[in-house]
Amino acid sequence: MSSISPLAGAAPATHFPITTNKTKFQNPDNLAILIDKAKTIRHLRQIHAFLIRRHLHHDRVLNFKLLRSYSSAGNVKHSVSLFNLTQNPNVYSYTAIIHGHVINNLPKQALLFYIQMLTQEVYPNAFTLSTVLKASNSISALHCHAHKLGIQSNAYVQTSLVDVYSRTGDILSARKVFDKMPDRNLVSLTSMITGYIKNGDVDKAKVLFDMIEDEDVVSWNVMIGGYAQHGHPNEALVLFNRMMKSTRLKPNEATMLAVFSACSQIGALESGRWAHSYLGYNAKAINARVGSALIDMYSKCGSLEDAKLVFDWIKSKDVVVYNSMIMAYAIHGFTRDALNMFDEMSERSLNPTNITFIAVLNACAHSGFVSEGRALFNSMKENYNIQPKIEHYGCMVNLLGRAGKLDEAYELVKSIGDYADLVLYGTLLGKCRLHNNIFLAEKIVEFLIERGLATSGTYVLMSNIYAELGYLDGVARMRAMMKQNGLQKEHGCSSIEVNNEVHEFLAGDVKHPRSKEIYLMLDKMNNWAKENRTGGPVLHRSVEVHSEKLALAFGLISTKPGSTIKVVKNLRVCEDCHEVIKLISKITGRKIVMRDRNRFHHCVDGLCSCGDYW
DNA sequence: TTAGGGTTAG
Repeated sequence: MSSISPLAGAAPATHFPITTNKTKFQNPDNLAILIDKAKTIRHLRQIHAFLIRRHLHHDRVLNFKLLRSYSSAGNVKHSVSLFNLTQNPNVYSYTAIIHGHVINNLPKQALLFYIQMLTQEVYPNAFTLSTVLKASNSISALHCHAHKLGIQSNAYVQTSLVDVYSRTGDILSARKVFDKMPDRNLVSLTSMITGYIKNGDVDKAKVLFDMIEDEDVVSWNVMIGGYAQHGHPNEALVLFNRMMKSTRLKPNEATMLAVFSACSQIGALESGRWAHSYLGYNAKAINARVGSALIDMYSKCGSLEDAKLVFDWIKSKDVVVYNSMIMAYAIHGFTRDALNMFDEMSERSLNPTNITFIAVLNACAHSGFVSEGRALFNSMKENYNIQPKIEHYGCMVNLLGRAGKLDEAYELVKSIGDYADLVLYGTLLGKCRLHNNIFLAEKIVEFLIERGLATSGTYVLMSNIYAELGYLDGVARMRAMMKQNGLQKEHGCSSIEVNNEVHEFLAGDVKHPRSKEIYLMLDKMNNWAKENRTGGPVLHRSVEVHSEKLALAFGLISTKPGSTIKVVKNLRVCEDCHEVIKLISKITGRKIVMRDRNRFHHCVDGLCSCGDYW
């Protein structure tokens, strides 16, 4: 028997209390309890050794329990050894070994055991079906099995079907199963809600969520996380506040991860800090998941310092932690630090992922590190065996285009042929606008219109290029085309957090209670700008009431003199606003931190950290 | 014995 014993080399350090009371553990019932209690492989090995010594390892129940515990502890190999020793495995043993492979992310092997089970004429039951469903790509085949076996109405089977159908994007089939369920409970309802959220339909999810009566933390986490993941951070925080007021629900780590994500999107530093303290500032060790979310939150809320502090606290840093920190440096324009971090990762033998490359390429783009970026892009395939995705091409187009190498960027876009999408062309068009390359811009716009891909952004960019060069008929033509196609410009929206409250402004917004004072301050700001303007294009009057200026004006009248003002904008900051913000930082002596769609701008004494390169 | 939740991204 020793040949299959997984005990070889087991360290005898901390002993599980198996040796303390031998007579007590002669009883198989007590041993079964002991197996269930054991959490680590080492403890399981000790028990296993004991079973072998006492010739108890052929006991069906103990063997079965040990098999399951080994897989739960992450060692499915030991489970397989035990399974192979089982004579005439029954549906229990098969289900356990299939489950073991599923939870250890080995779906193929799980299915092989399922097939073996069928060929041995052992009939699957509801437990088996709900387990094997997770591992399968051919759900419909298994759905048929369920019918043949007469277990299609089992709640567990149905919940798994809902889960798997929606995870593969077949939300209609998921809903069909869900609607047929004779008794839906909290778990099946949550599963359906998750399905809608995974498919981006937050509204349908909310309808079901509101139907829940016996709510629990998981269903709330799904809904809060759903809002956070799909660009509704405010709704996520509103729901979280409701959760905090409830006496029955207590947020846990998963809740807080969603909250961090929501705060990072809004740029709500104070709320984010509060959420961090709720989870425990002084938690002995921050795990990688929480750590990554915190780094992301602090960096996107403007505090690179806090992001770095959190990074340093994390004991076991994985690649996601590094990715978050590299991205943090990137959006703040600290390109050197981002690249150093990338090197540090390699030194620690952590393999970069495709996301790592998005982060470093972004970092390069923000500072015009063209040759470094090119080298990294090439090394992806050559040194790391990572095929560049469309996102990486996007980063390269951004990097090359920003640096004025429009032709090279265009060649790169053309090189991927039909895979090039609107976003990629949109990025290139944005760079044409930056360098006023009307010829390439017209070529791209024509191409996009031909393929029916033109959006409001396409027309706005082209119109801006015409305006910049004084081609007013071109401007009019673009506006007309937009109108004809029923397109509306995406609205700029800026927010500012004052006293733990987030205030949002749209362009020309007059809905704020202190609107009168805000516009008085805005007049002052625009006058300062006019006095200091040195040429530049003729601007549309709407620029004077851009949302970022409104948020800044509110910041100036509602915060202490000398304190830092932080504004978050959903789109990229426009050139005029960028100039005005720099100027105001000089006139008022305030530090102004502005986060736009792409990155941070730290303005101090009339200068911006982006070096006007963004 | 079995079913629902979590971080990074142009």
